[in-house]
Amino acid sequence: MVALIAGPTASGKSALALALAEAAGGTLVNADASQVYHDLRILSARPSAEEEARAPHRLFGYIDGAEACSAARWAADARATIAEIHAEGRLPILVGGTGLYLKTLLDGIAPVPEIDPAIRAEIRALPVAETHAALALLDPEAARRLNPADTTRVARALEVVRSTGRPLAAWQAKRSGGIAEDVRLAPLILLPPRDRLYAACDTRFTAMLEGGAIEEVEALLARGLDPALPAMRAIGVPEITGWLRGEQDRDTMLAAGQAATRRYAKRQYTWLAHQLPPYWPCEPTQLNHETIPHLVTKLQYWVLTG
RNA sequence: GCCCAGGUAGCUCAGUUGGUAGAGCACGUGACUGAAAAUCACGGUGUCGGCGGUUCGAUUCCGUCCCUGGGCA
Repeated sequence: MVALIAGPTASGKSALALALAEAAGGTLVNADASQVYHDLRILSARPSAEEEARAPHRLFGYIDGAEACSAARWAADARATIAEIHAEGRLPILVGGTGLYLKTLLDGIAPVPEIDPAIRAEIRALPVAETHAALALLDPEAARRLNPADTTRVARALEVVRSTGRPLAAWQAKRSGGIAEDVRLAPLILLPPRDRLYAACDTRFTAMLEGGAIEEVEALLARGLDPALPAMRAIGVPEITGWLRGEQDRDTMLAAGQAATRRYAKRQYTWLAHQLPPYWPCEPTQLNHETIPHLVTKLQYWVLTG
C-alpha cells in the first residue's frame, strides 16, 4: 500500500501528509521537483527540522543544487525508497505537486538511454530556431508535431535522435519502470478554491522573503552555478537575484514572485485535474485544523481497506 | 485660489487628423514522456473620469464639474 497526496503549491498537502504519517506510522516521500534540492529549503517550502522530527522524511533535499534531477531519476529513487519503507513495515506517503514525477513513478517512462553530455550541452547552447531546423532534418515527424518555440521539447527531441540515432517517438512507444501494477494506492488530489489558493500563494512568498529566502539565494549565488540549472530556476530565485543586483525594486520583486507562484499553482491545477486518473478522489475544500483530521481518518480507512 | 500635466483593460501605458480602441504584465482556458517550480499554445476581459454641447456619429472637438501629480501663491 502506498498513500499519495497531490496538490498545487500552498494547498496544505504537507500538513495533511504529516498528520497521516503520525496517525498511520507513515514515512513521507517527497514528490516535488524543487524540494529535492538541498540548497532550497525555504524557497521550495521544504518541511522544517521540527516537522521532519515528527515523522521520517525521504527524498527531501537529497540532491545538490549543482546537479539536475529528472523525472526518471526521481522515479527510480522513489521506487527504491518505497521498497525500503515497505521492508520497514511502514506506510509510504507520496506527497508533492510534480505531476510528471508521479506519473513517471506510476506508469513508467520511455527507456531512453543517457544522453551524451556533450551533445546535450551543444544543443542547449543553440537558439531554438536552429534547434528546430536541425530537428526537421533528423526527425521531421517531431519537428512537425512540436511547436517551434517550445525550447524544452524541441531540444529534448533533438538530443534524443542525435544521441541514440532513434527518434523520440520510437522510444516513447514503450514505457518502463512504473509501479502502478505492483502496489495498491490510496490517492487524494487536493484542489482548493482558486481564490483561497491564490491568497495562500501570495502570503507564502511574502513569508519566504521574511523567513530567510534572500539569504538562501545569496548562498546559492555565491556558488556560481549555471543559471540554467533547475535549482537556479526555482520560483523566487530569478526574482530575488534581480533585486539583489539592483535590476528591480523590492515591491516589483515581491509582486513578480507572488505572480510566479500563482501561475505555477494554476498549471499544477490543470495538470492534476486532467492528467491523473479521473476516478481518483479530489478534495475541493481548503485544508485547515478542522478538515485535516477528517481527511486523515478518510485516508486511513482507504489505506486499510485498499 | 491660479497655472501646468494627466484621468483609456486588474496594473503600467499607446492610440484614435471624429466612424465605440491595443500592447506588455496580470488574469482565463488548455497542452505536457528524462530541466516539469520547466516549456509552450490560445483568449482582450473596457460606461476611453462624470454631466452637458457641437455633429449623421464624440473616447477624440468645446464647456463644466470631479479626481491625481507638479508648480506658483
